[in-house]
Amino acid sequence: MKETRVRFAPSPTGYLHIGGLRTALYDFLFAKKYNGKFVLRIEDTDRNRLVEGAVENLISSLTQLDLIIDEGPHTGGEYGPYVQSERLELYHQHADLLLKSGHAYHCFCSSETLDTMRLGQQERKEFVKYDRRCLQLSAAEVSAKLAANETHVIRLKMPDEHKFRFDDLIRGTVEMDAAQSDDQVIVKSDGFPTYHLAAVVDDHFMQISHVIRGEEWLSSTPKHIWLYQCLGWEAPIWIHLPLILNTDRSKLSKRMNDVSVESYIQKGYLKEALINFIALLGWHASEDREIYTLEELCQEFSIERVSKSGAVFDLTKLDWMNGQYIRSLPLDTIAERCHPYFESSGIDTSDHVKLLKIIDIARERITLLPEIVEYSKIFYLTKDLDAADQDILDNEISQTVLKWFLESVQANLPLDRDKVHKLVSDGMAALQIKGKNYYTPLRLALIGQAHGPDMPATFDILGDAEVILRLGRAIR
RNA sequence: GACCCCUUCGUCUAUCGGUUAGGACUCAAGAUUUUCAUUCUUGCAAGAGGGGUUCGACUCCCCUAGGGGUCGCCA
Repeated sequence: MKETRVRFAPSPTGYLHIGGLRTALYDFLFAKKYNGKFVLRIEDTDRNRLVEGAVENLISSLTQLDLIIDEGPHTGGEYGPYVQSERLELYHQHADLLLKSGHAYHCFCSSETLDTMRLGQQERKEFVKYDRRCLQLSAAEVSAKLAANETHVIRLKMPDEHKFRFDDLIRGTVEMDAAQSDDQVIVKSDGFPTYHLAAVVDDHFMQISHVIRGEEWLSSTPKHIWLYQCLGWEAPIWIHLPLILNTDRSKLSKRMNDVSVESYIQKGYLKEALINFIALLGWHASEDREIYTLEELCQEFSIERVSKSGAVFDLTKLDWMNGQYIRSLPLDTIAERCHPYFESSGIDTSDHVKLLKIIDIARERITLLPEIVEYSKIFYLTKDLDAADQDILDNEISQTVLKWFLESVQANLPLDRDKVHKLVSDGMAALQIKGKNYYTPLRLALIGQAHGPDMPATFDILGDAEVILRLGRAIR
């Protein structure tokens, strides 16, 4: 049995995008499931859209999310190079082969010529495709133009009458008429191949067994199949993934959504949540389960269970899932992930024990990582109360509570959670004050707001000295 | 417009001819909690429409409708 080899083949035009992540993830899961290889190939044949640093970005995003690449530009491998601009010779060889066998031809039409041709076809409500005027050129005319260095492209000559039928692992048998296929450009006037040629040549030589890509490629698959046929190669198994959608059900776009994976990480989504969430956009096991680690996904994933229809990218569920992971991952892990946010906040978190205690209570109250920093400020900083809260603090009942507590705390040092727990009920009994009247002044004095964690935790985190200080400060 | 793909709660989905159509998110109510949050319980909510096939269709077939994708010297 042939080795399972799949590739993720983005073009380096920016950052890893949510749709790309989903494709990469399914590639990865599929490869792992069958003990195969996950290959990264950079499709940089469009020289106009190159973005500097994009390759490094792609690799670092993938790596950060634990989608480990088996072969790629940074790792090398026996099927390299893994960057298309370094494989030009190979494409030219095969373009020549196609030219010689009559499956491809030179085209000297200018983009203006093509524009007017298409406009005309549109007006006449014809199918818009290249009208093959350059195919009429004689061999002599072609060589003359070539010799004169006229700019030209190479086009693939599609068969006139042919039914393309192929099997897609997700969609079953798909049929398309060759008449619907244009004579696609396979080599551009700058000498670079288009996607169609480059992908087919590379998938062949890199021995890709399954092509997993977005559904937007479905309609150009006949061209690719034809290329395999003309070159005498065996085509891979096709797998066209359903699209990820905007809320209006159009293809996910940055016009309507944040689509940069990196930016979700920056916002404080955990990689575990992002992976889990994305995995479930289009795939689901038969059991009622929502939470999966990457390892579990590798085990459970199956391409047969990928849905056919597109999935709306819905942040509310991602938020929920992120909360789940924030609460369930080890405390130390959460502390580590929060570190950069604390760093930039300027808060002194050198007391690691205190920090962990804070994170432990904060994690139950947030959905995004940076909110931990925001929440923790009640313990690290003091803030001025607004007038209404200050009034509450200043009233007689409040002052009674605070004074009682200050004295009792000082009489019971050092405090621990049990002692505080007892103190709270003792105070209630002694003062005959309860509920809001009792707790609100304490919270306002200690953390500057009316809502917060329970008293034992609050006292514990603040520490005896800080408790005394804050109580004292609140007493008139 | 042509071609192709798709169609179960608002969203992500389970169901592989027989179920009170299940779960999750959201929302609502309740319980726990001094409060906030967490957690738990309950509730609201779906097979696009029309024909077949069948004893029986969400499930199979056809038609219609709707949505999406593609139609580039972009991937």
